[in-house]
Formats: sequence, structure tokens, C-alpha cells
Amino acid sequence: MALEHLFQGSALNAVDAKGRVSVPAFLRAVIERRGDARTIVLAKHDSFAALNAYDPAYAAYKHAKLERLAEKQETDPAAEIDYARRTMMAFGATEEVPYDSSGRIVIPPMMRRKGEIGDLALFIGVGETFQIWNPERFLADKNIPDDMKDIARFRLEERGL
Amino acid sequence: MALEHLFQGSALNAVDAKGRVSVPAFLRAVIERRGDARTIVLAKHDSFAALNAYDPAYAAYKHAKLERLAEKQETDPAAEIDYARRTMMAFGATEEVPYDSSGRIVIPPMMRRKGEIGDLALFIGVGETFQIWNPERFLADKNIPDDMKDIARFRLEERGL
DNA sequence: AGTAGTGGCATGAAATCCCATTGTATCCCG
DNA sequence: CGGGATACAATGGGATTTCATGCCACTACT
Repeated sequence: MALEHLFQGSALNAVDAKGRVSVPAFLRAVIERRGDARTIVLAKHDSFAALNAYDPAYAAYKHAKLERLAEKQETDPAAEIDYARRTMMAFGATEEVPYDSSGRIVIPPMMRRKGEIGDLALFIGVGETFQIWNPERFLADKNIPDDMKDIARFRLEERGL
Repeated sequence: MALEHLFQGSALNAVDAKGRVSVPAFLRAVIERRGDARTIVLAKHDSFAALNAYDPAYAAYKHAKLERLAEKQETDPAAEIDYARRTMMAFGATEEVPYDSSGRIVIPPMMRRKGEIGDLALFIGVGETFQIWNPERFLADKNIPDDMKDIARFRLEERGL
């Protein structure tokens, strides 16, 4: 399946005292085109100190893919455990949060810690999913291209930071 | 198949002296969307020292799947026995328990023993089903990914344990 | 009568909703 | 092309509801 609507663009939003953040409108627009949900799924990013986010429809798609993979394999115990581990990570290690009428989510405390999110959240669309970063971690990460960091710096400047 | 509503997320709840636990609201929500039952089916997990839980509608779905599988290979006597064993496990080795108006179930003593559940119950959504763990067994199990254990530790911390 | 199992109610904390305010971008009309 | 008006986005604070869980009351079986 080719996902028709892709996440793109970047934004820097404030996290308030209650842990709330506005999800940028242009990302919400993609979510609502992909399905009719008004929720996003949060997970720790596999390789970065950041969060990975997507819509429930994408999660279901990912699940179906895992299922097909599992059905191909023989029912040997090792494969069984491998499957269990994957589904556990895909679902147990994620949290689904709704956004309210003004487009805000509350970042669950666990995710806030895993993503090392402070009082600023940097949103980066990366096609199938989008990421949420602590902007400082983003600038400090040596795997991020300089051109991307420039964008982050610009977003910070925009806010006078 | 595409089960529309998937179990996800994690929570740690107390088991009281009578063996009652609140099933997290976000899991109950999935159960009630899948069907109109207010009961959950408990089974020992195939490969872990934990319980597997799901809604009655899913049990029916799983049964249908077994049936289809059996019809494909009915000539094979070994397959016949395998089928008998699976259906026995799928129904005989399970218990269905209702949850009350405040969302609590009583974990039947047998299941409590099979799942080695003490006075804390760790709930983990894994898509089609969810699991109930003794958090200590979870942390001790060598098949569980470290990232998942971090989550369990976080849930314990949250409670000040 | 005592005990175990069930169901319902009460509580405190926490999550969710709703409304208000500000800033910014867009539009329209002069 | 400018200036004001309008709509939408982001954020702050307070009010309300929900959730988990302790507690008590009731029934049934011993």
C-alpha cells in the first residue's frame, strides 16, 4: 500500500505545565485525511532520542504487515517468541492519545521521558510518520544533517530563543 | 482479516485482597468497540509466564480461523490431533470473567496461579490481545526486550515502587 | 452464625473538556 | 498597494468528569 498522504514540514511548539502541546495543523490535516481518527500514536524512535508519531490507520497497516509475516513462518517456538516481541514493541511500547478540539495532545509522562521532551517540542514530518524532538537534543545529535539543524535553529529564532 | 480496534498501551494496577483488579479503561474501550460484551477471556500465554486476555468476539474469530485451518488438512491424522489439542486449549483452558460497573474483574485463582500474579498486575496491549503480567516476572524474563522492561520500570516508579 | 464471594457506593487524584485570549496569516475592499 | 477585518492557530487557566481503589453491605453456602 502506498500511503497517499505524507507528513512533511516542521514546527516548534510549546509544552505547557500540564504537558500539553498543539500538534501543528498541517500534520493533523494529514492524519484526518488518512482516516477519520483524531488521535495520534506515540512511540519511542528506534534509533534516536525522540518520539515517532503516526495515526492509528498507519498502526493498523503496520500490524497487518506483521501478521502476514507471521503466517508465512512455521509455528516453531523461536518464531513465535520473535512475533510476540515484535507485537509487544509495536503496541505495548506505544500510547495512543486523542487531540482535543483545539488540536492539542498531552504527552504522557512516560513518552515525555523517553523522548526527553522538555518545554519545547520540535515536530518534523518524515513521510509515513512524523517525529517529535527536544530541539536541544536535535541540535546535539551528530546524525542529523546540518541543513536540518539550520531549520531547527530558524524555528528557535522565530520564537526569539 | 482486519480487526479494527487494537489493544495498545500499558498500565500497572493493584490486585486487592480478594483478587480484584481494575482493567484499564483504554483496554475496556477496545473490548466494547469490538462487541457489546463486558467480559474478558483469560488464558495462559503460550510462551510466557503470563496471561493472555481478549474479548469474546475475538475468541469466536480465532475459533473460525482454526476451523478453516483444519479443513485444509483433514486427511492428516496428526493434524487432526493437533486441531483437537488447539481447540481444547482455546476453550477448555480459558475462563471468561465479567467486569463490574467500575471496570473490575476477579482473577480466577487458577489463572492467578498460572500467570503467577501477585498484588500487582501489569497490563500490556499487543494488538489483537493484551497480556497480564506479574511485573517482577516481566522484568526477569529474558525474552522481553529491554525497552519494554524500561516501560515496566517506569510504571513501577510512577507508583513509587 | 460465620465466612467467602459479589455488587454497589464513596473518595481523592488525575485526566479531559471547555472557554477565553493572543498572535498571526489571509482575505477583501477601498 | 495598503489597511483593516476576519478566520484560524496556539496557548493559558479553570471547571468538570472519569478512573482506580478502598470500603461497606448483601447474599449464599457451610
